[in-house]
Order: sequence, then structure tokens, then C-alpha cells
Amino acid sequence: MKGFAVMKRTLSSVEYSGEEEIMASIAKAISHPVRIKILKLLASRQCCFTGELTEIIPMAQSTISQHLKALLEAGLIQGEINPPKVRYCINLETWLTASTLLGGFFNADLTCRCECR
Amino acid sequence: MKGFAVMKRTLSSVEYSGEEEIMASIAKAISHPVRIKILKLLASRQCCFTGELTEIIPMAQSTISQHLKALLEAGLIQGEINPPKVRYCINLETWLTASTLLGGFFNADLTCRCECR
DNA sequence: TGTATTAATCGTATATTTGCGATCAGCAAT
DNA sequence: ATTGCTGATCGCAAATATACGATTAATACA
Repeated sequence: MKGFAVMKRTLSSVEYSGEEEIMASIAKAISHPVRIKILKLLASRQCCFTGELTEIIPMAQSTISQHLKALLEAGLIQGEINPPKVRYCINLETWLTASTLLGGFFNADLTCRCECR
Repeated sequence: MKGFAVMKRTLSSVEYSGEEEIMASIAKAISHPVRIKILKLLASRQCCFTGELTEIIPMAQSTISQHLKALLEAGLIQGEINPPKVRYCINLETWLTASTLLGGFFNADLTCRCECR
């Protein structure tokens, strides 16, 4: 991972639009239930939060840290390092981008009129 | 993949709500740019479509078929088998679910007021 | 019965994800 | 300096995902 321009295991590098890559990147970030749970927790606590996550979610501390890192790299959260503690909160900017891109995508008016089943 | 109730590589099976698992499953389906591109194509062509995808997207036919299968299993598309052709189109029901869940998730009113950076 | 067409599936190689324990890094207070 | 605390990172193992070519399945047509 790291940024949006990776993945070229093959020669036939397909071309993607910036939006497609950003959307995919955000989707990948929330493609694991525990990361959705984490985001929900962060969003509900008004804001900032810390590794009390470890107490709420029964997973190894290192595992949770990894998920936080994934969310951080996707830009969905931001953290304020303040050793020995770190506070995380939603990154409103990316949050808005996600809302716009994903919302716009799924809200598209699809008047499907085919006989597919 | 297959359904929403997999993943228990570990002993400390974390509990997830149905919504969390459905959201994660949908997000995973659109976590690859080529699948977003495919969905866009299907959505734009009014509706139904076929493996002309192979002509538009420079990827092996088997690879595209695999991505279609992923979208199918996530319920985002549906296909009408009509050998030797198959027509795919958006599955409006899941599409609406995705819109509701993801939209509701990201549209949550976050009045963050922390000093995190 | 062959032949052509389309698309799924199989088998394989490689890369990424996920999870864990163990260790390291940064700071505060002894 | 030593200790304690929180949290990131490392190293490993196992599971998934991704991409491909080759093969197979299903049907229409000659």
C-alpha cells in the first residue's frame, strides 16, 4: 500500500481515473469490519480518542495499531502523538471526500429497465 | 469470500453487527479500481451489458470474469445467463442498500472540535 | 456431428492482508 | 539512570487477492 499508484503486477497496466483510485483506496480502508467499528467509535465520541480501543475491541494491541495505520494512510483519521499516548480522530477532509465520491456513486439515478435476473 | 460470516483466523473472534459486515462486504467489492470502472460502465449503459468489457478493459478475459464474480457475490450486480453470452446489470436492491449504509455512514454530522493534527 | 463463440473455471505464481507475540521508541516520574 | 506506560514496528505464519494462460461448458450454426 502507500498512496494510490501501486499495483502493476501485470504488463497490461489498465488506466484508472484519479477518482476511481481514490474511491478504491477509501473503500479498501473500510473493507474490514473492525475498521468500520473503529471509525464508528471515533465518530461517536464527539471526536478524539485513544487506544482505549484495545479495551473495547478484543484484539491484540499490535493488530489494532495496524488497523489504525491503515485508516491513517487512507487519510480517514488523523492522530495527535503525545507520548506515551496518541489521540485519533476522524479526518473531516477525507471524510467529506468519501461522502462525496461514494455518495455520488451510489446515488446515481439508475433507472434500470432490463430483464436481467 | 462468500457470505458475510467468515474470518476467524483468530480465537478472539470479535463481534460485528450485521451492518458492519454488510458494509465491509460492499466496500471490499469496490476496493479495486477495475471493479469501480466496471460498475460505472454498467451503470452508464442505461443497464444491461456484456463481456464487451473485455474489449474496453485491457485485462485477460479470465481476470475480468473473476472481478465480475466478486461483484456478483457481493450482490452489486446480477447476470442473465444466455449462452454463449451473459448480460450483467446493476442489482438495484443492493445498490440501494449500499447507498443507504455508506451514505448514512459518511453523512453523519461530525462536529469535530478537537485539536488533533 | 463438427465448429465457432462466449464466458466460467482450473491451476499456478506472486503479492497483499490479517493476526499474533515480541521488541523497540518516546516520554514521565521516580 | 531506572522504571513504567502507551503505542508503533518487526518478524512470522496463514489466508486472500490478483492476474494470467489453458481448459472446459453451453449453446448456435453449418
